[in-house]
Parts: sequence; structure tokens; C-alpha cells
Amino acid sequence: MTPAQIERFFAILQAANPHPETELEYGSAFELLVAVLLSAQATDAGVNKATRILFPLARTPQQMLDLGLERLEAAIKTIGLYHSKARHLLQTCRILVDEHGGQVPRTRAALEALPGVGRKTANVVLNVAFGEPTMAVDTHIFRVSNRTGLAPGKTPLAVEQKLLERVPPHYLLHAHHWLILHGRYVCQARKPRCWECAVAHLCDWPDKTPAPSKTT
DNA sequence: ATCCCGAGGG
DNA sequence: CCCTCTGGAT
Repeated sequence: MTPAQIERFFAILQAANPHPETELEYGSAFELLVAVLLSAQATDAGVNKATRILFPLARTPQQMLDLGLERLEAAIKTIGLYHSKARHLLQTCRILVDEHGGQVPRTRAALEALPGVGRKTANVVLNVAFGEPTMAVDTHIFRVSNRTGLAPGKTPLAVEQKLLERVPPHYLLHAHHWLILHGRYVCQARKPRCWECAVAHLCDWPDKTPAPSKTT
């Protein structure tokens, strides 16, 4: 995509959704961190179902530690990877209490030092909780960036760096959510809905999937 | 490169 | 049945 096409790409996504937000449910920076940590290889809907059970039981790092591994696992069991997520979350809470006064740290280095928190999760927290123009490249953004030709790359980090170069600064703060929502609802992994895609005319992908016929 | 790992959709 | 879901640690 040319710079002019990229500008149009985001202008169209912005027009369709002027104020995009995460679909994860949270009421504090800590709850956001927990929700994003739990969201690895899980759907937002599934994470919300679990945190509706978990957060009333524990809304702070100390409360999470008091809850304990058994009850934490029970609360999040419907998500995949629950054993390692529960263990990492408690290790993270221990560090938050001991080293950060129970607060969520605001630097990439401190965030990535938390067990279960990698580059993508740190980028989401920096963007959503602290308003920094980071680009968290998840499965949706990786797919959309490569499929459309917006920012092709072999690894999530390569795509992230290319997006930071190519996305106009004006769109950078919300580009993350526009791309996620586009990937989740239109540019889907298995069956992209090209026939109802507002940016299909800017897309490199050769297979412009036709609309399903109505079998009349 | 492999493991983790349940729910939902096709 | 198979694939996918806002990945990270080993």
C-alpha cells in the first residue's frame, strides 16, 4: 500500500468507528493488565466471562494473592491455558506488591519483566491504560497487516516496526483497535468477509471472496 | 520448535 | 472432525 492508500485505509476505518475501545471489561489499570494477560489465545468474550467471576473476588494484586492458586484457577478455568496463566498471574501480583507498591508499572521494561507479560501485552497496557502510541501486534493485526499489504512482515516485531513507520501519526493512538476490530469482524482468519469490507479496494489480497449467494 | 488448553464456530 | 482465539515461556 502506498502512503496515500494507507491514509485512506485508516480514514475509512475511523469513519466506521470514531471512538474504538477494547472489548475487554476492566475498571482499573490492574484489571486491564489481568484481562490482557488472560487473553492470550482466548477470545475477549471468553475472558470477560471469566473476569466477571474473578474480579468480584479480587480487584487488587494483594487480593489476588489472598485468593490463592486453587480458587484463581477455578475462576478462569473456562479459558484455555489456565494453569500457566494462574501461576504467572500470582507471580506477577507478588512482584507488583513487593516492587511496585501494588501499582501497574508504566515502563515497557518493568512490564515485560512480569511473568506472563510479553511485548504484546506490554504494548496493550501502555496504549490502553497509559495512552502511549504503541502497536501491539496480535494474531488479528499480524494477519490483517500481511493480508492487506498494509505492513507485511515475517514476525510480529517486524510488523510492529513497519506499522510504526507507516501509520500516519494522527491515527497511531487508535490504529491498534481499528485493526483488531477489522480483523475480528471483517478480515477474519478462515473466511474473510471481503464482500462487505469497506477497504477491499485498497487491499492486496488476491481472493476477493464473493458474497454468499441467497439460493433463491 | 514446542507446549499450554478450553470454548466456540464451520 | 478441524481451526481459531488481542501469547508467552521453555
